[in-house]
Amino acid sequence: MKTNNLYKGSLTTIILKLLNEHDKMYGYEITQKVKEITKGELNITEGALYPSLHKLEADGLVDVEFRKVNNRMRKYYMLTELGTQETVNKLAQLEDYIRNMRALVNPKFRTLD
Amino acid sequence: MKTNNLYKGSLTTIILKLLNEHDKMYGYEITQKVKEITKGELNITEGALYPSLHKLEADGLVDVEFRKVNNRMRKYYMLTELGTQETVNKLAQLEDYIRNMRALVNPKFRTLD
DNA sequence: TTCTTATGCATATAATTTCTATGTATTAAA
DNA sequence: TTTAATACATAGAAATTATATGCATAAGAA
Repeated sequence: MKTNNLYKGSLTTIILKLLNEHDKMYGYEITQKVKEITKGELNITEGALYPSLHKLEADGLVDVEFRKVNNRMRKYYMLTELGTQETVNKLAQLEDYIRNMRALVNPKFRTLD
Repeated sequence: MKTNNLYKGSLTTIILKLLNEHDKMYGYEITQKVKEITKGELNITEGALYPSLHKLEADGLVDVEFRKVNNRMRKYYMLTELGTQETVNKLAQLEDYIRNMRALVNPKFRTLD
């Protein structure tokens, strides 16, 4: 994910949130959606995406469904019940992370909370 | 750093910013300052901190200075010129990261900017 | 028509970062 | 006198992501 390694650890959160919002998506679609939303600033590589999706599947957070579209196979991913719960957790963790990082780098935020 | 792995990749940014703000600090002081600012939510482990500080030193971003305080050695770290420049870069990257993550997880922010 | 770009899946190996566990040593407090 | 706090450090493991590569189809450009 580019030269900025702050994104390390956030891939799962990104995937879960997008699936939470779109019901079902396939791999390539996820990479394009991320690129679109971040205006090209963040590009998910396939070498990161697919292992991550497979892990989500193995952990029971997503279900998969193959479908043929335009004579080409697509593997759709969708959240399970467990995946929806985990999405909530991950988003809360992201909020905590942002709040703590703001406090650390911006002294103005230190007395707030 | 706890169970939240979003912090992966942010340790360097945290250290640089604290050094930028305090002129000189020693390792243990950094761990305590982080704990204090985040109200205990983030604890930097020594196994992460010292290798990171040594890398910053090897890369010429910090200078070191040993000093004996209360009959105990302290190794103080302070930013070099290069380190100050890198701090600016890292903080800008953090802002970009937060902006992109907000856009990804909060559709409301997508039309802004 | 052939080459390139876009679409779509995937893995192997490496690189990076951080964690866990461990070690040494001094000081202060219970 | 034993525990907690202070202070440094490393070895090895774990987790995450990047780089490079492979296969295959479709569409558009040259």
